[in-house]
Amino acid sequence: MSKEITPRAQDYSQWYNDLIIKGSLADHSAVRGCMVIKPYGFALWENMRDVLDKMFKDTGHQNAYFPLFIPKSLFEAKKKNAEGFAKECAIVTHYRLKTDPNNKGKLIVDPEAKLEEELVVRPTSEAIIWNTYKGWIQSYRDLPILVNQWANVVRWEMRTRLFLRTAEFLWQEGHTAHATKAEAVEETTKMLDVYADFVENWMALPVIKGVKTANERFAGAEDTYCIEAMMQDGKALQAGTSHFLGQNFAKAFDVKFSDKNNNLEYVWATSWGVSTRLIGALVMAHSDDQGLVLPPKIAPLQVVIVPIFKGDEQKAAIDAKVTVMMAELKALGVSVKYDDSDNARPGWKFAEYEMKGVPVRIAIGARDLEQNIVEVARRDTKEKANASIDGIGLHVKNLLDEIQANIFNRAKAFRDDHITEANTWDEFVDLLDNKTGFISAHWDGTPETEEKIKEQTKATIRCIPLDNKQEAGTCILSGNPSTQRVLFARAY
RNA sequence: CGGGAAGUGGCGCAGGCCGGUAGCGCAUCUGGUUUGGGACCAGGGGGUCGCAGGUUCGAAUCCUGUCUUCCCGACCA
Repeated sequence: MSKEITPRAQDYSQWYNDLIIKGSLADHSAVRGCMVIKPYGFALWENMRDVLDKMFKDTGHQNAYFPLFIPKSLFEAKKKNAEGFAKECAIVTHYRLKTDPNNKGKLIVDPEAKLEEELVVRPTSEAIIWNTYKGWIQSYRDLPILVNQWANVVRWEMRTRLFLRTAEFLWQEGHTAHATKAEAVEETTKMLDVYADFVENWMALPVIKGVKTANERFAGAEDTYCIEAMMQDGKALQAGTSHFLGQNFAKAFDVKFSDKNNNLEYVWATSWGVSTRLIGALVMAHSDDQGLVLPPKIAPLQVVIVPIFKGDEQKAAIDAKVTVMMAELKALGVSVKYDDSDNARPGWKFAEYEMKGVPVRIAIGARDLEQNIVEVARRDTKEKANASIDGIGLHVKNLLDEIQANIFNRAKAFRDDHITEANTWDEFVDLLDNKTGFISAHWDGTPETEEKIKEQTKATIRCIPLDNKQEAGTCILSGNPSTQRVLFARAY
Protein backbone atom coordinates (compact mmCIF):
# COMPACT_ATOMS: atom_id res chain seq x y z
CA MET A 1 0.00 0.00 0.00
CA SER A 2 1.02 3.60 -0.50
CA LYS A 3 0.45 4.22 3.17
CA GLU A 4 3.66 2.62 4.34
CA ILE A 5 6.02 4.61 6.50
CA THR A 6 9.76 4.72 6.08
CA PRO A 7 11.25 3.10 9.22
CA ARG A 8 13.04 5.39 11.67
CA ALA A 9 16.23 3.35 11.48
CA GLN A 10 16.38 3.66 7.71
CA ASP A 11 15.87 7.40 7.31
CA TYR A 12 14.81 9.48 10.27
CA SER A 13 13.97 12.59 8.23
CA GLN A 14 11.87 10.67 5.77
CA TRP A 15 10.12 8.88 8.62
CA TYR A 16 9.19 12.25 10.06
CA ASN A 17 7.89 13.56 6.73
CA ASP A 18 5.89 10.38 6.17
CA LEU A 19 4.24 10.71 9.56
CA ILE A 20 3.17 14.26 8.98
CA ILE A 21 1.77 13.61 5.53
CA LYS A 22 0.35 10.10 5.96
CA GLY A 23 -0.94 10.91 9.41
CA SER A 24 -2.96 13.70 7.74
CA LEU A 25 -1.49 16.48 9.86
CA ALA A 26 -0.24 18.68 7.04
CA ASP A 27 0.83 18.87 3.42
CA HIS A 28 3.22 20.89 1.36
CA SER A 29 1.45 23.72 -0.41
CA ALA A 30 1.96 25.50 -3.70
CA VAL A 31 3.79 28.20 -1.76
CA ARG A 32 7.48 27.60 -1.19
CA GLY A 33 8.15 26.79 2.45
CA CYS A 34 4.53 27.11 3.53
CA MET A 35 2.36 24.22 4.60
CA VAL A 36 -1.32 23.46 4.62
CA ILE A 37 -2.35 22.35 8.09
CA LYS A 38 -5.07 19.76 7.49
CA PRO A 39 -8.15 19.36 9.68
CA TYR A 40 -6.65 16.58 11.79
CA GLY A 41 -3.46 18.53 12.37
CA PHE A 42 -5.37 21.70 13.07
CA ALA A 43 -7.59 19.91 15.59
CA LEU A 44 -4.41 18.96 17.42
CA TRP A 45 -3.23 22.58 17.34
CA GLU A 46 -6.63 23.76 18.57
CA ASN A 47 -6.44 21.43 21.55
CA MET A 48 -2.97 22.68 22.39
CA ARG A 49 -4.06 26.28 21.90
CA ASP A 50 -7.13 25.89 24.10
CA VAL A 51 -5.13 24.49 27.00
CA LEU A 52 -2.43 27.14 26.72
CA ASP A 53 -4.97 29.90 26.33
CA LYS A 54 -6.63 28.87 29.56
CA MET A 55 -3.27 28.74 31.32
CA PHE A 56 -2.47 32.25 30.12
CA LYS A 57 -5.81 33.55 31.32
CA ASP A 58 -5.42 31.78 34.65
CA THR A 59 -2.17 33.68 35.11
CA GLY A 60 -3.85 37.01 34.46
CA HIS A 61 -3.27 37.54 30.75
CA GLN A 62 -5.65 38.85 28.12
CA ASN A 63 -5.69 38.31 24.38
CA ALA A 64 -5.43 41.12 21.84
CA TYR A 65 -4.51 41.42 18.20
CA PHE A 66 -1.95 43.60 16.46
CA PRO A 67 -1.35 44.18 12.73
CA LEU A 68 0.38 41.75 10.39
CA PHE A 69 2.32 44.64 8.84
CA ILE A 70 4.94 46.72 10.56
CA PRO A 71 6.16 49.97 8.98
CA LYS A 72 9.88 49.64 8.30
CA SER A 73 10.74 52.69 10.40
CA LEU A 74 9.10 51.10 13.44
CA PHE A 75 10.68 47.76 12.76
CA GLU A 76 14.19 49.17 12.69
CA ALA A 77 13.72 51.27 15.84
CA LYS A 78 15.08 48.51 18.04
CA LYS A 79 18.31 48.01 16.17
CA LYS A 80 19.50 44.72 17.57
CA ASN A 81 16.11 43.10 17.16
CA ALA A 82 15.75 44.35 13.60
CA GLU A 83 19.22 43.18 12.59
CA GLY A 84 18.55 39.76 14.03
CA PHE A 85 15.56 39.28 11.79
CA ALA A 86 16.58 41.35 8.76
CA LYS A 87 17.80 38.40 6.70
CA GLU A 88 14.47 36.62 6.75
CA CYS A 89 11.85 39.35 6.37
CA ALA A 90 9.18 39.50 3.71
CA ILE A 91 8.51 43.07 2.62
CA VAL A 92 5.45 44.68 1.06
CA THR A 93 6.53 47.36 -1.39
CA HIS A 94 3.42 47.87 -3.56
CA TYR A 95 -0.31 47.89 -3.03
CA ARG A 96 -1.71 47.25 -6.50
CA LEU A 97 -1.46 45.03 -9.56
CA LYS A 98 -2.52 45.87 -13.10
CA THR A 99 -3.02 43.97 -16.31
CA ASP A 100 0.14 43.49 -18.28
CA PRO A 101 -0.11 45.48 -21.54
CA ASN A 102 2.37 43.10 -23.17
CA ASN A 103 0.88 39.86 -21.98
CA LYS A 104 -2.88 39.47 -22.07
CA GLY A 105 -4.47 37.83 -19.06
CA LYS A 106 -1.39 38.34 -16.87
CA LEU A 107 -0.86 40.79 -14.06
CA ILE A 108 2.16 42.88 -13.17
CA VAL A 109 3.01 45.03 -10.18
CA ASP A 110 1.80 48.55 -10.87
CA PRO A 111 4.91 50.74 -10.66
CA GLU A 112 2.65 53.69 -9.87
CA ALA A 113 1.53 51.96 -6.69
CA LYS A 114 4.78 51.95 -4.76
CA LEU A 115 4.35 52.46 -1.02
CA GLU A 116 5.83 55.57 0.54
CA GLU A 117 7.16 53.34 3.27
CA GLU A 118 7.69 49.60 2.96
CA LEU A 119 5.80 47.29 5.32
CA VAL A 120 7.54 44.39 6.98
CA VAL A 121 5.45 41.26 7.36
CA ARG A 122 5.91 40.54 11.06
CA PRO A 123 8.52 37.95 11.97
CA THR A 124 7.64 38.85 15.59
CA SER A 125 5.61 41.72 16.99
CA GLU A 126 7.68 43.52 19.63
CA ALA A 127 8.02 46.63 17.46
CA ILE A 128 4.38 47.22 16.65
CA ILE A 129 3.30 46.28 20.14
CA TRP A 130 5.77 48.51 21.95
CA ASN A 131 4.88 51.35 19.64
CA THR A 132 1.28 50.78 20.72
CA TYR A 133 2.10 50.42 24.42
CA LYS A 134 3.60 53.90 24.34
CA GLY A 135 0.06 55.21 24.04
CA TRP A 136 -1.29 52.90 26.75
CA ILE A 137 1.18 53.65 29.50
CA GLN A 138 1.53 56.90 31.43
CA SER A 139 1.42 55.92 35.07
CA TYR A 140 2.43 53.03 37.27
CA ARG A 141 -1.32 52.54 37.61
CA ASP A 142 -1.38 51.42 33.94
CA LEU A 143 1.00 48.58 34.73
CA PRO A 144 1.40 45.74 34.39
CA ILE A 145 0.11 45.09 30.91
CA LEU A 146 -0.28 41.36 30.42
CA VAL A 147 -1.22 40.72 26.80
CA ASN A 148 -0.98 37.72 24.53
CA GLN A 149 -1.79 37.36 20.85
CA TRP A 150 -2.47 34.30 18.73
CA ALA A 151 -1.15 35.02 15.28
CA ASN A 152 0.79 33.94 12.24
CA VAL A 153 4.29 35.20 11.57
CA VAL A 154 6.57 34.97 8.55
CA ARG A 155 10.26 34.15 8.60
CA TRP A 156 11.74 33.61 5.16
CA GLU A 157 13.83 30.57 5.96
CA MET A 158 16.15 29.23 3.30
CA ARG A 159 15.28 25.69 4.12
CA THR A 160 12.04 24.52 5.61
CA ARG A 161 10.57 21.38 7.16
CA LEU A 162 6.93 20.70 7.91
CA PHE A 163 6.08 22.14 11.36
CA LEU A 164 9.71 22.37 12.45
CA ARG A 165 10.63 25.31 10.31
CA THR A 166 8.15 26.83 7.89
CA ALA A 167 8.17 30.24 6.25
CA GLU A 168 4.83 31.03 7.82
CA PHE A 169 3.80 29.55 11.14
CA LEU A 170 1.19 29.93 13.83
CA TRP A 171 2.12 30.85 17.35
CA GLN A 172 1.26 32.86 20.37
CA GLU A 173 3.38 35.72 21.59
CA GLY A 174 2.97 37.23 25.02
CA HIS A 175 4.17 40.80 25.50
CA THR A 176 4.13 42.21 29.00
CA ALA A 177 5.07 45.55 30.50
CA HIS A 178 6.06 46.04 34.14
CA ALA A 179 7.02 48.76 36.58
CA THR A 180 9.98 46.94 38.07
CA LYS A 181 12.76 44.71 36.93
CA ALA A 182 11.96 42.15 39.60
CA GLU A 183 8.38 41.89 38.41
CA ALA A 184 9.44 41.43 34.78
CA VAL A 185 11.97 38.76 35.70
CA GLU A 186 9.30 37.00 37.72
CA GLU A 187 6.95 37.11 34.74
CA THR A 188 9.64 35.65 32.48
CA THR A 189 10.22 32.65 34.69
CA LYS A 190 6.54 32.25 35.50
CA MET A 191 5.72 31.84 31.82
CA LEU A 192 8.63 29.48 31.35
CA ASP A 193 7.06 27.38 34.09
CA VAL A 194 3.71 27.54 32.32
CA TYR A 195 5.34 26.24 29.14
CA ALA A 196 7.15 23.47 30.98
CA ASP A 197 3.93 22.49 32.72
CA PHE A 198 2.06 22.38 29.43
CA VAL A 199 4.67 20.51 27.45
CA GLU A 200 5.30 17.93 30.17
CA ASN A 201 1.81 17.36 31.49
CA TRP A 202 -0.21 17.72 28.31
CA MET A 203 2.19 16.83 25.52
CA ALA A 204 3.94 14.20 27.67
CA LEU A 205 7.29 15.58 26.63
CA PRO A 206 9.94 16.04 29.33
CA VAL A 207 11.89 19.28 29.06
CA ILE A 208 14.88 20.93 30.64
CA LYS A 209 14.43 24.50 31.77
CA GLY A 210 17.42 26.67 31.23
CA VAL A 211 18.85 29.95 30.11
CA LYS A 212 20.50 30.61 26.75
CA THR A 213 24.05 31.79 26.27
CA ALA A 214 24.67 35.17 24.66
CA ASN A 215 25.11 33.55 21.23
CA GLU A 216 21.73 31.88 21.32
CA ARG A 217 19.85 34.73 22.95
CA PHE A 218 16.85 36.39 21.33
CA ALA A 219 17.85 39.51 19.41
CA GLY A 220 17.09 42.38 21.77
CA ALA A 221 16.71 40.37 24.99
CA GLU A 222 18.73 40.63 28.19
CA ASP A 223 18.09 36.98 28.95
CA THR A 224 16.40 34.20 27.04
CA TYR A 225 14.97 31.33 29.05
CA CYS A 226 14.00 28.16 27.24
CA ILE A 227 12.69 24.66 27.54
CA GLU A 228 14.66 22.08 25.59
CA ALA A 229 13.30 18.69 24.57
CA MET A 230 15.06 15.65 23.15
CA MET A 231 13.91 13.86 20.01
CA GLN A 232 14.27 10.13 19.38
CA ASP A 233 17.37 10.68 17.26
CA GLY A 234 19.03 12.41 20.20
CA LYS A 235 18.82 15.89 18.72
CA ALA A 236 17.55 18.81 20.74
CA LEU A 237 14.50 20.85 19.93
CA GLN A 238 13.79 24.19 21.54
CA ALA A 239 10.17 23.87 22.56
CA GLY A 240 9.52 27.34 23.89
CA THR A 241 11.24 30.56 24.92
CA SER A 242 10.57 33.30 27.43
CA HIS A 243 12.58 36.50 27.18
CA PHE A 244 13.45 39.09 29.77
CA LEU A 245 13.75 42.19 27.59
CA GLY A 246 14.94 44.63 30.24
CA GLN A 247 14.22 48.21 29.26
CA ASN A 248 15.51 47.72 25.72
CA PHE A 249 12.20 48.08 23.94
CA ALA A 250 10.94 50.78 26.27
CA LYS A 251 14.00 52.85 25.41
CA ALA A 252 13.73 52.16 21.69
CA PHE A 253 10.07 53.17 21.64
CA ASP A 254 10.30 55.74 24.42
CA VAL A 255 7.82 54.11 26.75
CA LYS A 256 8.02 55.76 30.19
CA PHE A 257 5.74 55.91 33.19
CA SER A 258 5.45 58.04 36.33
CA ASP A 259 6.14 56.03 39.43
CA LYS A 260 4.61 56.65 42.87
CA ASN A 261 7.20 59.32 43.56
CA ASN A 262 6.43 61.07 40.30
CA ASN A 263 9.69 60.04 38.70
CA LEU A 264 9.68 59.13 35.00
CA GLU A 265 10.99 55.59 34.48
CA TYR A 266 11.35 53.27 31.50
CA VAL A 267 9.06 50.26 31.48
CA TRP A 268 10.40 46.73 31.94
CA ALA A 269 9.37 44.09 29.40
CA THR A 270 9.05 40.40 28.66
CA SER A 271 7.98 38.38 25.65
CA TRP A 272 7.36 34.67 25.34
CA GLY A 273 6.14 32.29 22.67
CA VAL A 274 5.47 28.79 21.48
CA SER A 275 4.52 27.80 17.96
CA THR A 276 3.19 25.04 15.73
CA ARG A 277 6.75 23.76 15.98
CA LEU A 278 5.54 22.02 19.12
CA ILE A 279 3.60 19.67 16.85
CA GLY A 280 6.86 18.67 15.20
CA ALA A 281 8.33 18.00 18.62
CA LEU A 282 5.34 15.90 19.60
CA VAL A 283 5.56 13.80 16.46
CA MET A 284 9.32 13.22 16.67
CA ALA A 285 9.35 12.41 20.35
CA HIS A 286 6.61 9.82 20.65
CA SER A 287 5.77 8.23 17.31
CA ASP A 288 6.92 4.89 15.90
CA ASP A 289 7.22 3.05 12.62
CA GLN A 290 3.48 2.35 12.51
CA GLY A 291 2.58 6.02 12.69
CA LEU A 292 1.77 8.78 15.11
CA VAL A 293 1.51 8.25 18.85
CA LEU A 294 -0.45 11.10 20.40
CA PRO A 295 -0.83 11.88 24.09
CA PRO A 296 -4.49 11.30 25.07
CA LYS A 297 -4.84 14.70 26.72
CA ILE A 298 -4.43 16.58 23.44
CA ALA A 299 -5.29 13.94 20.82
CA PRO A 300 -8.04 15.16 18.46
CA LEU A 301 -9.73 11.82 18.97
CA GLN A 302 -9.12 9.65 22.03
CA VAL A 303 -11.09 6.53 21.25
CA VAL A 304 -12.29 4.89 18.05
CA ILE A 305 -14.77 2.03 17.99
CA VAL A 306 -14.63 -0.40 15.08
CA PRO A 307 -17.47 -2.86 14.53
CA ILE A 308 -16.89 -6.31 13.09
CA PHE A 309 -19.98 -7.98 11.74
CA LYS A 310 -21.64 -10.23 9.20
CA GLY A 311 -24.99 -9.02 8.02
CA ASP A 312 -27.49 -6.42 9.16
CA GLU A 313 -28.69 -8.33 12.19
CA GLN A 314 -25.28 -8.44 13.81
CA LYS A 315 -24.67 -4.84 12.86
CA ALA A 316 -27.89 -3.75 14.56
CA ALA A 317 -26.98 -5.60 17.75
CA ILE A 318 -23.52 -4.02 17.76
CA ASP A 319 -24.95 -0.56 17.08
CA ALA A 320 -27.19 -0.86 20.10
CA LYS A 321 -24.28 -1.72 22.42
CA VAL A 322 -22.05 0.95 20.91
CA THR A 323 -24.67 3.62 21.48
CA VAL A 324 -24.63 2.83 25.18
CA MET A 325 -20.83 2.74 25.35
CA MET A 326 -20.50 6.03 23.49
CA ALA A 327 -22.86 7.76 25.88
CA GLU A 328 -20.94 6.42 28.83
CA LEU A 329 -17.60 7.56 27.41
CA LYS A 330 -18.86 10.99 26.44
CA ALA A 331 -20.32 11.48 29.89
CA LEU A 332 -16.81 11.00 31.24
CA GLY A 333 -15.44 13.62 28.84
CA VAL A 334 -13.79 11.14 26.49
CA SER A 335 -13.86 11.96 22.77
CA VAL A 336 -14.99 8.94 20.80
CA LYS A 337 -15.86 8.08 17.22
CA TYR A 338 -17.79 5.09 15.95
CA ASP A 339 -16.38 4.17 12.57
CA ASP A 340 -19.00 1.96 10.99
CA SER A 341 -18.28 3.19 7.47
CA ASP A 342 -18.59 0.34 5.00
CA ASN A 343 -15.88 1.45 2.61
CA ALA A 344 -13.12 -0.15 4.61
CA ARG A 345 -12.75 -3.45 6.36
CA PRO A 346 -11.69 -3.72 10.01
CA GLY A 347 -8.05 -4.49 9.27
CA TRP A 348 -7.75 -1.39 7.15
CA LYS A 349 -9.30 0.71 9.86
CA PHE A 350 -6.97 -0.68 12.50
CA ALA A 351 -3.95 0.34 10.46
CA GLU A 352 -5.42 3.72 9.62
CA TYR A 353 -6.12 4.72 13.22
CA GLU A 354 -2.70 3.51 14.27
CA MET A 355 -1.24 5.76 11.60
CA LYS A 356 -3.17 8.64 13.06
CA GLY A 357 -2.15 7.89 16.62
CA VAL A 358 -5.60 7.48 18.17
CA PRO A 359 -4.69 6.37 21.72
CA VAL A 360 -7.34 3.68 22.22
CA ARG A 361 -9.18 1.44 19.78
CA ILE A 362 -12.15 -0.69 20.70
CA ALA A 363 -13.17 -3.56 18.44
CA ILE A 364 -16.56 -5.15 18.92
CA GLY A 365 -17.97 -8.15 17.08
CA ALA A 366 -20.73 -10.73 17.38
CA ARG A 367 -18.66 -13.14 19.43
CA ASP A 368 -17.84 -10.32 21.88
CA LEU A 369 -21.51 -9.54 22.35
CA GLU A 370 -22.13 -13.10 23.50
CA GLN A 371 -19.62 -12.62 26.30
CA ASN A 372 -20.44 -8.95 26.90
CA ILE A 373 -16.85 -7.90 26.18
CA VAL A 374 -14.89 -5.79 23.73
CA GLU A 375 -11.28 -5.84 22.56
CA VAL A 376 -9.38 -2.79 23.75
CA ALA A 377 -6.11 -1.95 22.02
CA ARG A 378 -3.75 0.78 23.18
CA ARG A 379 -1.66 2.65 20.65
CA ASP A 380 1.42 3.32 22.76
CA THR A 381 2.32 -0.33 23.42
CA LYS A 382 0.04 -1.95 20.83
CA GLU A 383 -1.21 -4.32 23.52
CA LYS A 384 -4.69 -5.78 23.14
CA ALA A 385 -6.90 -7.04 25.94
CA ASN A 386 -10.53 -7.92 26.46
CA ALA A 387 -12.63 -5.77 28.73
CA SER A 388 -16.14 -6.11 30.02
CA ILE A 389 -18.67 -3.80 28.42
CA ASP A 390 -20.02 -3.07 31.88
CA GLY A 391 -17.97 -0.20 33.24
CA ILE A 392 -16.17 0.29 29.94
CA GLY A 393 -16.25 4.07 30.36
CA LEU A 394 -14.19 4.11 33.52
CA HIS A 395 -11.92 1.38 32.22
CA VAL A 396 -11.07 3.38 29.12
CA LYS A 397 -10.72 6.62 31.02
CA ASN A 398 -8.18 5.02 33.32
CA LEU A 399 -6.41 3.50 30.36
CA LEU A 400 -6.09 6.92 28.73
CA ASP A 401 -4.46 8.25 31.90
CA GLU A 402 -2.13 5.29 31.93
CA ILE A 403 -1.16 5.88 28.30
CA GLN A 404 -0.51 9.55 28.99
CA ALA A 405 1.80 8.61 31.87
CA ASN A 406 3.50 5.84 29.93
CA ILE A 407 4.30 8.04 26.96
CA PHE A 408 5.84 10.63 29.26
CA ASN A 409 7.83 8.08 31.23
CA ARG A 410 9.10 6.45 28.08
CA ALA A 411 10.29 9.76 26.67
CA LYS A 412 11.82 10.72 30.00
CA ALA A 413 13.68 7.43 30.33
CA PHE A 414 15.11 7.89 26.86
CA ARG A 415 16.01 11.49 27.57
CA ASP A 416 17.70 10.74 30.89
CA ASP A 417 19.56 7.86 29.32
CA HIS A 418 20.93 10.23 26.67
CA ILE A 419 22.30 12.96 28.90
CA THR A 420 25.95 12.12 29.35
CA GLU A 421 28.86 13.86 30.97
CA ALA A 422 31.98 14.39 28.89
CA ASN A 423 35.30 15.36 30.44
CA THR A 424 37.66 15.29 27.47
CA TRP A 425 37.33 16.59 23.94
CA ASP A 426 37.66 13.11 22.42
CA GLU A 427 34.96 11.85 24.69
CA PHE A 428 32.77 14.80 23.73
CA VAL A 429 33.09 14.15 19.99
CA ASP A 430 32.63 10.42 20.40
CA LEU A 431 29.45 10.84 22.42
CA LEU A 432 28.05 13.33 19.94
CA ASP A 433 28.66 11.05 16.96
CA ASN A 434 27.92 7.67 18.45
CA LYS A 435 25.61 7.95 21.40
CA THR A 436 23.91 11.25 20.47
CA GLY A 437 21.78 13.16 22.93
CA PHE A 438 22.70 15.94 25.32
CA ILE A 439 26.24 16.23 26.58
CA SER A 440 26.94 17.85 29.89
CA ALA A 441 30.37 19.45 29.79
CA HIS A 442 32.42 22.31 31.13
CA TRP A 443 32.68 25.48 29.07
CA ASP A 444 34.84 28.51 29.71
CA GLY A 445 31.94 30.91 29.27
CA THR A 446 33.22 32.68 26.16
CA PRO A 447 31.25 33.08 22.92
CA GLU A 448 34.46 32.33 20.98
CA THR A 449 34.80 28.87 22.44
CA GLU A 450 31.12 28.18 21.91
CA GLU A 451 31.50 29.23 18.28
CA LYS A 452 34.53 27.00 17.76
CA ILE A 453 32.72 24.00 19.19
CA LYS A 454 29.82 24.67 16.87
CA GLU A 455 32.10 24.92 13.84
CA GLN A 456 33.88 21.70 14.65
CA THR A 457 30.95 19.55 15.73
CA LYS A 458 27.69 21.36 14.83
CA ALA A 459 26.78 21.10 18.49
CA THR A 460 25.51 24.20 20.26
CA ILE A 461 24.93 25.01 23.88
CA ARG A 462 21.27 24.29 24.30
CA CYS A 463 21.06 25.89 27.69
CA ILE A 464 22.52 26.38 31.10
CA PRO A 465 20.03 24.42 33.19
CA LEU A 466 18.28 26.51 35.83
CA ASP A 467 18.92 23.95 38.56
CA ASN A 468 22.57 23.62 37.58
CA LYS A 469 24.99 22.79 40.34
CA GLN A 470 28.21 24.79 40.55
CA GLU A 471 31.40 22.75 40.25
CA ALA A 472 34.94 23.64 39.34
CA GLY A 473 36.28 22.15 36.11
CA THR A 474 38.11 22.90 32.89
CA CYS A 475 36.57 23.78 29.54
CA ILE A 476 36.13 20.83 27.22
CA LEU A 477 37.83 22.67 24.34
CA SER A 478 40.01 25.47 25.67
CA GLY A 479 41.03 23.91 28.99
CA ASN A 480 40.33 27.19 30.75
CA PRO A 481 38.68 27.15 34.16
CA SER A 482 34.92 26.74 34.37
CA THR A 483 32.42 26.93 37.19
CA GLN A 484 29.64 24.75 35.83
CA ARG A 485 28.64 22.28 33.18
CA VAL A 486 26.31 23.27 30.34
CA LEU A 487 24.24 21.14 27.96
CA PHE A 488 25.48 20.68 24.41
CA ALA A 489 23.62 19.01 21.56
CA ARG A 490 22.99 19.08 17.88
CA ALA A 491 19.66 20.77 17.40
CA TYR A 492 16.73 21.21 15.06
C1' C B 1 22.65 31.13 -2.59
C1' G B 2 25.71 26.30 -4.09
C1' G B 3 24.95 20.80 -5.25
C1' G B 4 21.36 16.89 -6.46
C1' A B 5 16.45 15.03 -7.85
C1' A B 6 11.71 15.74 -9.77
C1' G B 7 7.18 17.98 -12.20
C1' U B 8 2.67 12.70 -16.75
C1' G B 9 -5.64 11.22 -14.24
C1' G B 10 -6.96 12.48 -6.92
C1' C B 11 -2.06 9.93 -4.97
C1' G B 12 2.45 7.06 -6.22
C1' C B 13 5.06 5.95 -10.61
C1' A B 14 6.54 3.86 -15.80
C1' G B 15 7.29 5.61 -20.77
C1' G B 16 11.80 9.53 -22.76
C1' C B 17 18.23 7.26 -25.04
C1' C B 18 15.45 5.09 -30.33
C1' G B 19 9.48 11.12 -31.92
C1' G B 20 3.84 8.10 -34.47
C1' U B 21 -1.02 11.04 -30.31
C1' A B 22 -0.34 7.78 -23.13
C1' G B 23 0.13 3.19 -19.55
C1' C B 24 0.48 0.66 -14.54
C1' G B 25 -0.64 0.35 -9.08
C1' C B 26 -3.68 2.62 -5.41
C1' A B 27 -8.00 5.58 -4.96
C1' U B 28 -12.93 6.45 -7.25
C1' C B 29 -18.01 4.78 -9.54
C1' U B 30 -21.62 0.37 -10.61
C1' G B 31 -22.98 -4.76 -9.48
C1' G B 32 -21.95 -9.04 -6.61
C1' U B 33 -19.37 -11.95 -2.90
C1' U B 34 -16.95 -10.51 1.70
C1' U B 35 -15.74 -8.37 6.89
C1' G B 36 -11.57 -10.68 14.19
C1' G B 37 -5.04 -7.00 11.01
C1' G B 38 -4.51 -2.93 5.10
C1' A B 39 -10.55 -8.32 0.80
C1' C B 40 -11.87 -10.43 -4.13
C1' C B 41 -14.32 -10.81 -9.02
C1' A B 42 -16.52 -8.27 -13.21
C1' G B 43 -17.48 -3.75 -15.62
C1' G B 44 -16.86 1.79 -16.00
C1' G B 45 -15.15 7.05 -15.59
C1' G B 46 -11.18 10.32 -15.26
C1' G B 47 -4.90 13.07 -18.08
C1' U B 48 -4.21 20.03 -23.35
C1' C B 49 2.34 14.85 -19.96
C1' G B 50 4.53 22.27 -15.08
C1' C B 51 4.58 26.69 -18.47
C1' A B 52 6.40 29.31 -23.05
C1' G B 53 8.89 29.08 -27.48
C1' G B 54 11.57 26.13 -31.29
C1' U B 55 12.81 21.72 -34.63
C1' U B 56 9.49 18.25 -37.37
C1' C B 57 4.42 15.91 -41.71
C1' G B 58 3.98 14.60 -36.47
C1' A B 59 6.69 16.10 -29.70
C1' A B 60 5.31 13.43 -23.06
C1' U B 61 9.82 12.06 -25.88
C1' C B 62 14.67 16.27 -29.24
C1' C B 63 16.45 21.75 -28.45
C1' U B 64 16.14 26.63 -25.80
C1' G B 65 14.14 29.39 -22.01
C1' U B 66 11.27 29.71 -17.66
C1' C B 67 8.45 28.54 -13.15
C1' U B 68 7.73 25.42 -9.03
C1' U B 69 8.58 21.68 -5.42
C1' C B 70 11.54 18.19 -2.66
C1' C B 71 16.41 16.43 -0.71
C1' C B 72 21.69 17.68 0.84
C1' G B 73 24.74 21.95 2.17
C1' A B 74 25.36 27.12 3.76
C1' C B 75 21.90 30.01 6.99
C1' C B 76 18.55 29.84 11.23
C1' A B 77 15.81 33.13 18.41
